[in-house]
Amino acid sequence: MKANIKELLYELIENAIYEAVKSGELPEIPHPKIKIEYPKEAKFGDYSTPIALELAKLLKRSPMEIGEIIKNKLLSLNSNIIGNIEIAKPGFINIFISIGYLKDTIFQILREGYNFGRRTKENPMRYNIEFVSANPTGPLNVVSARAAAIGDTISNLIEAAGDIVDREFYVNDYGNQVNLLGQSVLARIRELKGEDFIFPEEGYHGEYIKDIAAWIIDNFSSQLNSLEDENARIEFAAQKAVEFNVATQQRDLAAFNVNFKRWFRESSLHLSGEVEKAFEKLEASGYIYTEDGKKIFKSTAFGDDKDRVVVREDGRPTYLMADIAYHYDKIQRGYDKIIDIWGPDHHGYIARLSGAVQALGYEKSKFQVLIAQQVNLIMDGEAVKMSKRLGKFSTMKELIDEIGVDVSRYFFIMRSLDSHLDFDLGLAKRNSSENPVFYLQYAHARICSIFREAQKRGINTEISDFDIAHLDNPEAITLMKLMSKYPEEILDAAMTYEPHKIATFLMRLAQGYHRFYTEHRILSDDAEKTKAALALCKAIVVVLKNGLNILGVSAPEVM
RNA sequence: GCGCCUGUAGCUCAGUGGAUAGAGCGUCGGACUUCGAAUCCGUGCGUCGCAGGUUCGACUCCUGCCAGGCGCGCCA
Repeated sequence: MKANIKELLYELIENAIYEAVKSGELPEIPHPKIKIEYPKEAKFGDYSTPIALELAKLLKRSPMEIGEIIKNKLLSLNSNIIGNIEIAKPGFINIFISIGYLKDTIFQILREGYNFGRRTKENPMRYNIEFVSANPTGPLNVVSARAAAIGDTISNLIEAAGDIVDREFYVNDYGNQVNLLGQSVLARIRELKGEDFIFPEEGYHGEYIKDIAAWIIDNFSSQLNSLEDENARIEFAAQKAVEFNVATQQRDLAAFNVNFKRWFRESSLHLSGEVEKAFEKLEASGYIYTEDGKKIFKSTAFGDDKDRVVVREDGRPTYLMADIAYHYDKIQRGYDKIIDIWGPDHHGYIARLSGAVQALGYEKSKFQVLIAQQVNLIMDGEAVKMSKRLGKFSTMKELIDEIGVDVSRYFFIMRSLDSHLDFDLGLAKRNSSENPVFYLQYAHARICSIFREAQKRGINTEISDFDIAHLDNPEAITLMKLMSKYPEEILDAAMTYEPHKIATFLMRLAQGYHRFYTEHRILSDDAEKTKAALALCKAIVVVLKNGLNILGVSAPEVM
């Protein structure tokens, strides 16, 4: 496990305060809460702590004075990270990273390559992250695509932070909706065969139902015909349709670079008796009562608006009960953290499920639901209505076919989960500077072309050492400082489940490179200067590629 | 009525309780005989929805309003 700069500084400041206390310059301080932040302006340093401001009140001394004391102790600790320290106006302690440390960072990046920004832990946590989990009643839509991009990227981040993630998809292959699917498909089968048929009132009207019907006719006609009972035929059609849809979903997600470790079937819970077992466990916890023959879970004990029925009067479990059983299954698999990613329409469901998880004895904080807000598709400045009637781009597959995996994933990730994302299809389709994905990829391809050019000229691009003085310019320093922060950004994004932060970071890095490129010639007559510039470029390629990799976006060498 | 999310520049959005609130796009004007111009540089008169409160300090936290989205099933 490697500490990042922020963690190292945290430790240094802690030590400095300790030293000051030891020497009597500061009184005993119980538990100083040290905050380290990134100042907005370069003149305030690379890292800054308001610790002196906060201590001032407590110690009844001037913050400037306290700042000076901490500064002197920090300097006496002789860290190679700190280049300079300034105490500014009210009492901020502003720390400037030394240029020597930045050079070390470049070598660290070149040495670690793919592993730069990644951590390993002796005792990694085991995460289960469930996302997409769309009903197997049709192809995935654009909303699922956002969930897929977000869930996969969060998983990537957590893995980069050194923990273990199982990506999981819950298949609701049980109950009313599936039965309705079976009825719809069966009706279409009869329609295709020219027989009389009644299409179910609430059935699935999409064109894809006809494809499924045709597929069943082509492959399973004799099996279907051998069934006497209408319910058995519906069941058969439903099962085949589910297989068809799940296979389609799996294919579409794989094409989106999202691969689940497990596709968990709801039906398996019912078949194995796990639903009953979970109910018994819940009942044993004392949170179940009976009313009018129904079994009700006392979810209000956990902050829900009302108690929830888990077993109907006729003994059939509700959807919630199965979901509780599913989560009980996950709990028993021993995960340290269980995360569900849902759409905004399910937020009201959190309290009851979280309550059940707690009633089953799982720690509240270990189960977390992330809500990804809705997606509005914008075409020609107008919101595209998404309904079951299938607007032009409503399915995930059409989206990928139309604008590609890279652009789709990036657009879904670049905004925070909380933001109601406007997905501008026109902008996404444009291969121009307006499209932020190309801006990033262009930076990567542009550097790669420099290395191709260097090879052509016979310049050695394997750099064992260089003089950092050649990189002592604002553009290069900005780049080095940014890259040195990359491990912190990854960790921060992983811990807060905020993938958009990486998108923002990469934009800044690409921008930094484009500026550097404009201002400085990389392959010059000066061999030493060339070496230094190439080392910098090589590091940038690594960081860009690592970051894009986390987002699931490709880093093309030519475009 | 209750709950969750949102409200920041013309548009789309960043912004861990800190210093003069930022970026992309759009607009307008510049920069390629030399490593990729899918680039760069310049150009912004913002009541951070409104009103209170908390404190050394609030876009950020609390309360109440206003506006938009979504949800409030023994459906899944």
